[in-house]
Amino acid sequence: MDKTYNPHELEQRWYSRWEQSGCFMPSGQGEPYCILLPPPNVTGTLHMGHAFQHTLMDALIRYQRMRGRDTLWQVGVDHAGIATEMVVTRQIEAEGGKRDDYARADFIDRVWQWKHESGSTITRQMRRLGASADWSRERFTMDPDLSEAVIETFVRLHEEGLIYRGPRLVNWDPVLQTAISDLEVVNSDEQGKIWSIRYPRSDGRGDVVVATTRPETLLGDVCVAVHPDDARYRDLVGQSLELPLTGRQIPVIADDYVDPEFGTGCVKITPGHDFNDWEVGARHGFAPINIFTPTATINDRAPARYRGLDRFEARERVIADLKTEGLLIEEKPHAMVVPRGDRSGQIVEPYLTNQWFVKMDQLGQLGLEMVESGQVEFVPGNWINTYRHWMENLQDWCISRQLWWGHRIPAWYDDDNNIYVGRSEDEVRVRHQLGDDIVLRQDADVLETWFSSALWAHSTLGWPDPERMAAEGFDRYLPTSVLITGFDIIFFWVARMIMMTGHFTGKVPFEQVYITGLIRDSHGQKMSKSKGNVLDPIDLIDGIELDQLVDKRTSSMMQPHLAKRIAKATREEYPDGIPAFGADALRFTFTALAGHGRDIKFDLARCAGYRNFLNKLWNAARFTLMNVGDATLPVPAEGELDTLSRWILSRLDRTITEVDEALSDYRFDLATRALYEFVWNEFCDWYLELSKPALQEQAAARDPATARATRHTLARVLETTLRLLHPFVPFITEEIWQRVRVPAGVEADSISQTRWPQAAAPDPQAESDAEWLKAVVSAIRSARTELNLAPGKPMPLLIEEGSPADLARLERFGDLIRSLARLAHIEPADDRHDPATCATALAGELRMLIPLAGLVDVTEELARLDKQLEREKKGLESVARKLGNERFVANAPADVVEKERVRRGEHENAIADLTERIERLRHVDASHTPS
RNA sequence: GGGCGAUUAGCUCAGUUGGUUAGAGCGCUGUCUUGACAUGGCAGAGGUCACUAGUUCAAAUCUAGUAUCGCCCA
Repeated sequence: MDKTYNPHELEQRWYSRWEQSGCFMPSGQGEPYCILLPPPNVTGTLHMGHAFQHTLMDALIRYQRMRGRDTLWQVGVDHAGIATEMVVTRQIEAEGGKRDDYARADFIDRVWQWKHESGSTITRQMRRLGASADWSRERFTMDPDLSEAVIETFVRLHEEGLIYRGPRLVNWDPVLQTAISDLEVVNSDEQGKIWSIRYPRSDGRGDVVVATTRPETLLGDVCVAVHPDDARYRDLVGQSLELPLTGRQIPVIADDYVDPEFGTGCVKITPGHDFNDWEVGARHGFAPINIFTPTATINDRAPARYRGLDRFEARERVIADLKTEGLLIEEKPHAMVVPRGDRSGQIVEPYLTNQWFVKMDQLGQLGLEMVESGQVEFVPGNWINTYRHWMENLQDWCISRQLWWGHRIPAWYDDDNNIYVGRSEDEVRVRHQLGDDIVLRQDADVLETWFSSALWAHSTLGWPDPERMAAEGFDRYLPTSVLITGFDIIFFWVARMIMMTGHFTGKVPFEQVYITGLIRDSHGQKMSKSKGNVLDPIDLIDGIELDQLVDKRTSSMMQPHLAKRIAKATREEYPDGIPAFGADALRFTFTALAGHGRDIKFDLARCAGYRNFLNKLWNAARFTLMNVGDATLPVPAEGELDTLSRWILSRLDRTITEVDEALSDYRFDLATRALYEFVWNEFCDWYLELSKPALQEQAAARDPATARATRHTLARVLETTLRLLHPFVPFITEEIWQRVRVPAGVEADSISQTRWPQAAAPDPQAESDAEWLKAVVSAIRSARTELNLAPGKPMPLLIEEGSPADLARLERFGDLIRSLARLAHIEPADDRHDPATCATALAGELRMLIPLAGLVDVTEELARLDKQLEREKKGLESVARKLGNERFVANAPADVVEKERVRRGEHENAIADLTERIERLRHVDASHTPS
């Protein structure tokens, strides 16, 4: 083995071997354990959030696979309607073509071509990360069988009256020219303006003033509303106003919606271009007036001088005209919330179109019940509040999109615009007895991507085809075990899956939903291209040069003027680029940071720390392998194990229990921490060091049983630890395991096929011996360094005082103490030793002296002992305070009181020892001080 | 405005049903190249647990309020 751990080379080696061996496929044996991958966008590349969540999923899958569960990790990607069209359109434009050159069918061909050539970037990247998914079952939402599920769902929902088509206000992206869902709208706080406009009364008796942030929409106003209780305007209700610039007369109505405190208490109502106004208009029987074309230019419903103007030009023109007519009263800055499309970044228009909707009352009720009843559980549990709030305020779901790429809506129209819904045109014709003479045209729109993702749980398991369902294990794997995802798609996807799978199968899609935090940069900022703080997980695995990183962060930006600042910040933060940490270190970092309910500030220093940890593991393995040889080691007989081997095995068993408990609560952070501490602080720092004396040639000759037991324990602990670590760091554990499996006597081809370790009962006797030994060694080491005693030079140790138990342990472990504390020999103290030439070390009741060659610096030793004394006094004080409190003694549980009593004894003892020692030194000090 | 969360060492975070002198990693200080590892060893410094009040024999932990920050919804 190399002296240092080199992730790059070894990680390349293992993945394809695993995949080829088929060990990621469900075994079909044991209790099923299934995880659905939230299908990433086919145009996407792996970002930190994916890498994080995939790591958690993979850790769980590998863990459960090793525990004998029948694991299925269902992976795949979704077809991402808008995003994919944008990518392919850009590709066409880069070739000098135009999207308009393409007919629908040809464009879709291009999309498929693109999909086959470059649509699997993210799945390749998932393999780099070590994702142990069953790739043979990978699905794409546009696959024929998944498409069949989509059509079937649409048709059935329509038959049940849960899907309807109708004119409604939707969020319209005038650039992409499609409807988008509420969830795809980002509300951004922006500085805008608000205008006060005078609407004259038709009877010439004054006017009313309305305030608006969108003056151009007055062209579509149908009325002005006031609050029914507003005394100021009581006589105005029912009167008519002259709508400026249009020559139209509009009435004043009364409606509760109006807030009399806001502005003048008069509100213009534009049902065609505002969601709230739509409601008001509907209540009062007004037909909405749509003044925009699909690209948000003014249409023919408006006066001629505005037609054809873009919405922003129209605003300028309207304001100018109002000024001219003396109807503009005021213009002032106004903080407002602007709705923007999350894909295009453009301001979204509430826009009146015919769209398809899914009714949400019945489905929403079902979705709520499935969670309220506990069939689906959120982890952490408080996410149920978010879910509940949304489910109780559901709007009907707009599922149609004015795109080409996606599942085409299975609805046909005849020349009279009668709608026929069915699985195919043929089915429609048969069912409705439509002869060949009747021309049918299919609806041009497609379903939004989330409609197909909502079916992910049951459609990937073969639904609705009974044969496929049997083959895929529908009954076996549904409900799946746990869904791991971010809070941001609870509504987009989680809720919709619960509703759809629940409605069509009567089952929940998953039993638990683990909601992860968000990965932020080391300063707590959200990662985004425009901030230039994005980290690419692949760069953390492979490393990246500074210049390349700067290029990556500043190329193809939406706002190129930020490039300079981003380049500068990047050069400051990563002066040497990013080193290669390897996939394992990245995975370990993610799991170590994965606490509950918290966002994660991703710090490269943590990643480096865990890379170092893996290097430590690597070297512990090197040491072990150097000492255990190539052959299978004989298993020591019962009773042949030395105390320290029993100790490390006991600690190992406790670690197994800790990891099991942590993982059952999804506390990945606690699981990895237990492993980190065990490997570094117990196995490496102590057991390895303690094994060295036993393995020395002379010692081994003298005590071959202990040497044998030690060798076997080294191999056994290392092998078991590798299995415990494997779900988190699959590559390095496989690499090392292949070398240690023979000495450890384990039969399997790959660590991923081994079984998860079972914890045995701990060994308290061995643990207490080892703790004593560690305390003694640490006390001696502290004394030596604090007094600047030559660290390398062997020194004698004198035992001044100790309990019979101490003396017995000294007898048993003397050789080890000598070795670890670098002592020449250990012997009882006697009168020959002048305390002035000794340093003191305390471990429990054991009082030890380290005689020094020359004069000890008495002042320094006094200071050191004083410090210890202070510490002990403080401890005693707090204990005494408690025990002095009658109510504490009376009320606290007996074991707590007893514990305090024991502690009091220990403190008193230490204080007595230290005080005596200090007294003697002071005495010496005085006699040594030249007068 | 409503809801959720956070505030613990210089930084990033643990801290379970209240019960040692509140822990870890990184960073920092000192020291050591000893045959696993300098991506390291050994030793050490560093905290008024945001603030206030309350409950309790006992509060980082429970309750109420305050402050600051973040997210979601309107």
